[in-house]
Amino acid sequence: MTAATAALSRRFYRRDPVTLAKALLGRTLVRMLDGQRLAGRIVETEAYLGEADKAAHTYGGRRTARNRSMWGEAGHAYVYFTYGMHYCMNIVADRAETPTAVLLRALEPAEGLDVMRSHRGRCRGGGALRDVDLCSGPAKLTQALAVDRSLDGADLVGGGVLWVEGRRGVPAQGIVATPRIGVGYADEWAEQPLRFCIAGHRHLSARPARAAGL
DNA sequence: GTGTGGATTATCT
DNA sequence: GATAATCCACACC
Repeated sequence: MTAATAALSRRFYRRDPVTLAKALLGRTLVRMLDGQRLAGRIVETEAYLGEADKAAHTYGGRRTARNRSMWGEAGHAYVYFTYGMHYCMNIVADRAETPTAVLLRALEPAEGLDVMRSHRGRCRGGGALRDVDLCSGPAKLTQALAVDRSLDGADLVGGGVLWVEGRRGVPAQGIVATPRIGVGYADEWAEQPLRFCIAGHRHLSARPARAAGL
């Protein structure tokens, strides 16, 4: 009943990033902010496979102040800042010392939409942002849920301010795999089908117009 | 509807 | 000094 009870356990996260990326689809990400729940259903994820993965920040085992959370225990957040203006949120997978993670790319907003809108706000002309624009991208969802570097390393297990809940995922036949977005520099790793979406979902991030199966 | 380029700065070489 | 796991606006079809 309590938030802490609803949160998924450490065991859930102690899996390889591909399995975890698929298992997270359909679950609900919850962010407590000023006593209010901001929540959304996870509809799009990407797996980052650690030291061998050219598209990952941990490629080659390069450990820095920025990415050190990736080496932590499963079920912790890795939040980084990029492009001079955006935050993106990952969930650390697998075992400690294995720097793999799952990037959360899109949510279907479920609770606290007005607060999300106030965080995203400022639509040109003053018009309200549509629901589908609130969390349909990795930097959009962090902005909507007020996730920044202060949550880097936060534990998603045992309650607190950030966690994932939901007893059921999405069956395999409801999941589409495509190449990851924005990693064209990663040679053969850019091609790998490591992005996972709930098939045909309207809250997916928009850009991959050419991705197969959507 | 699609395509292109600018914004803006922490982080790393 | 260059780059980036992106987003948004605007041009053009």
